Amino acid sequence: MCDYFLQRMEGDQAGGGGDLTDIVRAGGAMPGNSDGDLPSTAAEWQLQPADQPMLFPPQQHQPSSDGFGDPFAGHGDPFSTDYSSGAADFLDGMPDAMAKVRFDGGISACGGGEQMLDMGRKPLLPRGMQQMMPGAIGGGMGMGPRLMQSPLSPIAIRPYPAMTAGDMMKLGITAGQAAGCAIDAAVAGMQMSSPRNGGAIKRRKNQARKVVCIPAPTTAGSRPTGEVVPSDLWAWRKYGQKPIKGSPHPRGYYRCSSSKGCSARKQVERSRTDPSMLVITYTSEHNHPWPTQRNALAGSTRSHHGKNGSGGSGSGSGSKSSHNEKQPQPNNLKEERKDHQTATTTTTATTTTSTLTTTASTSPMTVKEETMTLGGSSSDQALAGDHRSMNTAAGDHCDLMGHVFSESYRPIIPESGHHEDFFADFADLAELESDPMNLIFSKEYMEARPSGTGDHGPEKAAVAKELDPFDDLLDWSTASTAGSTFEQGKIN
DNA sequence: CGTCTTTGACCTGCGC
DNA sequence: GCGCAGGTCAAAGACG
Repeated sequence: MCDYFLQRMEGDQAGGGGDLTDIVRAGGAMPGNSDGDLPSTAAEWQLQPADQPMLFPPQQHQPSSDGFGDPFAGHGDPFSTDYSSGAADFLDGMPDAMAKVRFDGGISACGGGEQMLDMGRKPLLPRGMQQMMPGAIGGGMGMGPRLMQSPLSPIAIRPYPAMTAGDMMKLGITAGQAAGCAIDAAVAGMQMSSPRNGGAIKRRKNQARKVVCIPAPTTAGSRPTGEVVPSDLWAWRKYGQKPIKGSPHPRGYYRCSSSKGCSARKQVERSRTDPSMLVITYTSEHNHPWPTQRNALAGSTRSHHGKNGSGGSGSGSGSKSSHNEKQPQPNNLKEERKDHQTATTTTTATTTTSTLTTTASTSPMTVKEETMTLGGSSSDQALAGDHRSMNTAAGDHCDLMGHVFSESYRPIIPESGHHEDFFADFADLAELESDPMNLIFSKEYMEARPSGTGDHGPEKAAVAKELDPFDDLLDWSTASTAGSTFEQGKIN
């Protein structure tokens, strides 16, 4: 993966680009890789310990929400401008700066009329990739946002508010995987790029999209066909699947089933460069508050059914294509379904408890932002949605990554009229059994940010710890991947 | 019964 | 206009 990455870099550079490595070098923050070689593991990046959250200037990190519910979309992107300035000024504001670079991958289109990839400047896919790579690398590999921003690209990598480098290391995230994800997101970005992109990839509509990379759930989070269905806050209904040219993996098409008339959609496909990663592309917006209760069978909670036993994945609407990706199926289909159903049931409760817990006891940065966006519970619920996977031995760091992902995809909550109901629901749900996953999540963050968090005192951590039956599961060392978020701006 | 997934057919956008 | 590829529709069937 990383090799591929580097190959691309080299090729691009040979092709006259060189933006990426130039920028990387300019950043001068490649630990032990001043020659431009990229570290292949998180450790090589000398990442920040988990107890040192990566903080960005608060004035640059005001909570807000975009159409996707991204609480950071409205930030004055601290890296969206000042291309000429090096990393130094950015680093100045951050002690031990490189280590504080958040594993993010967040790419935001910046500048009013700018497109995420202006293929008019750098046409054709290889160049487009090249164009994208700065952001891809920066985001995927935890590079300093400004460090990786190409002067030629309206791409900014935003700090991720909830994940520290320590988190990244805990997850066993490798830079290569992160980069691979970033590349896929870059590709996804190109898919929505201007028609001037040489026709390599085209899109149907000019829509704002958000591309997210998350680790693909393992067997517990996948369908018997091998299709992975990352759970997030919303209920999604699959309405299509197509093999995608150039990708060995089909792309699934989902629309929001949380509310009728909601135009929100997402596309899920495995990373071309790292099948362990999922590339999720969100389009349109949810036009409703996020559901405090999912439909009983909504979305990924209904993982599959017997019909799938023959393996339905891969053909889809693109039946013209001979590409069928039949994948191994678990033997315990019913068990899995049951697990998923259970997960659905616990989701709401988890939302309740985790929201309260998380909001009250996690990282200061997260807390503040989540409070602003009504509780930050979506991420927790996303976790809850994946809670099922914790029942397996499979490394479901994906859950945490799901959290990470959801952090950037927090739904919009109407400013008025819903908060009370929202919390009323919480009150009702508070009686439900605490979701261990929530506690894991909370603990994760409490451990990551143990002190100096105002009302996130140690007593909460103690409670969480006491209640947390999954203490051992906090060892994410086997995790293989990272989540990163790539937001794409609206294309005119 | 409601909701889901699957999947072939169809639609749409684009390049040639 | 044609072909390709991505995206969507909708019928069929499964599940709880």
